[in-house]
Amino acid sequence: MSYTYDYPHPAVTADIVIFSIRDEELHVLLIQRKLNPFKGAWALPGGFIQMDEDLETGAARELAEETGLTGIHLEQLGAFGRPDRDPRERVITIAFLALVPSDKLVLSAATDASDAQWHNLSDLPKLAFDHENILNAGRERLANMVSSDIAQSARVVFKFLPGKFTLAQAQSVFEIIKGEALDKRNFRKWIMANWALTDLEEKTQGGRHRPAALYSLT
Amino acid sequence: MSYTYDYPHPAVTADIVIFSIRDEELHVLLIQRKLNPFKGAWALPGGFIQMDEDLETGAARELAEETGLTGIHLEQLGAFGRPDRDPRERVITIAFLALVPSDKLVLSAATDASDAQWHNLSDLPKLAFDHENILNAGRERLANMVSSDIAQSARVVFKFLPGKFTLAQAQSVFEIIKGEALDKRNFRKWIMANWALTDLEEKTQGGRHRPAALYSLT
DNA sequence: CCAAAAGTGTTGCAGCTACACCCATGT
DNA sequence: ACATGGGTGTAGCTGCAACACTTTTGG
Repeated sequence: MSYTYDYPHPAVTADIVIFSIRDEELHVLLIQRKLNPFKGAWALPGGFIQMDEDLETGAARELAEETGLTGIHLEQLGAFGRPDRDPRERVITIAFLALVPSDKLVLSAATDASDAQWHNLSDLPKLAFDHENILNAGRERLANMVSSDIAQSARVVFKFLPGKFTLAQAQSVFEIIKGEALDKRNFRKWIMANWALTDLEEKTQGGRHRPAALYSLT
Repeated sequence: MSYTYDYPHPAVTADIVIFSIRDEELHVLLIQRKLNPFKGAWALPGGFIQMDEDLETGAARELAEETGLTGIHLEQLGAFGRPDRDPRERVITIAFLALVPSDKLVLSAATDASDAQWHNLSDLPKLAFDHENILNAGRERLANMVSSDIAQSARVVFKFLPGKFTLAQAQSVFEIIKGEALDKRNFRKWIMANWALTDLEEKTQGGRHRPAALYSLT
């Protein structure tokens, strides 16, 4: 049986970064590959998405097949699709993040071959494909979940502003996104304290009111 | 020319949720579809990923082709792949988020046909495919960027814990993820104040030390 | 009685909120 | 002169960080 299309299609897989804590350390579940490419290397559990299943369903199915773990909450981590990430053909993978409590470690009981093993994050083998990137994305996501500083992610919000902007424009952008009015003085203190703005020593002109100082984000 | 595979492959597209602020309101850039399915309906700009290009590159290319916008920072929003989201064949889309400042609106100048238009988020037409879902994911992401409350995303961290856990176990999980030691009293105050824990009125037993109270996350 | 982990309050400080008036420009 | 938006300080409060000892169990 074969499948033919008018245009080339990539293969699509789901890979799961599944973390647990063992002996007070973060561990990730890896599978030892039985086939080429990367035969013998360790890889994230995962596999091809089937044509009639949702992405998350596919990820859950692969996870169950390869590790015996079921009923695990999966959260999408993102798509990884560098053209050369798989030597066989173009493969785009949708990565998922999952966490399991230490008491759910029925692992080797459920999986027959048991080529699935927990690896300490501080002592990892070389991984197949670009799985190291994916794993790192999972680590970052996990770290961000418990960190409350806004700095990194809010930076893109400044993309709404032109290169040179006034504080009033910046305030307006934040107000629109947050959907609430902000106090002018407090906003100015906040933005000056939390973002590196450079005063361009320039003023707007043309409004029939006092000109405003222009800033740029450093 | 046609392309044949041993297993069925989905098509993969990139769609871009591109926001701007016009007249103090959030707007999103939509394209009016010229072809079936959903001919005439509005849709997010996007199109098929080519086999030799990275996901982000493909998104940027499609955005440029359809709207004339270039040099825009794209951030991955996630993959959307419900099996029935496209009536023609299985299509998985990788969505991207982009923001443009109001002064970059060279839009209609660059694009010939100009079937691209900014739409106010509070007055949207029906969208093609599942683009409404994707758009909403973009809105949420944008809102989260400027919100500093931890509540929603940190909830999954509790998946590291068994259903019944002690406060010491919870603290240990947070310490491992954050990579730093936390003060016991402050942690207890924080967790009680910010998470709905129910005291199970049960104690651990068996340790050669004082038994600990068990809690579960409500 | 000793070891091991559980449990418990207070104080100082930093950062946030609330709040009202004068300033510079164009018409 | 007036209309329009730009620019500025302070006081109270709240939430977070720092910090040490007593309690309960098992061996």
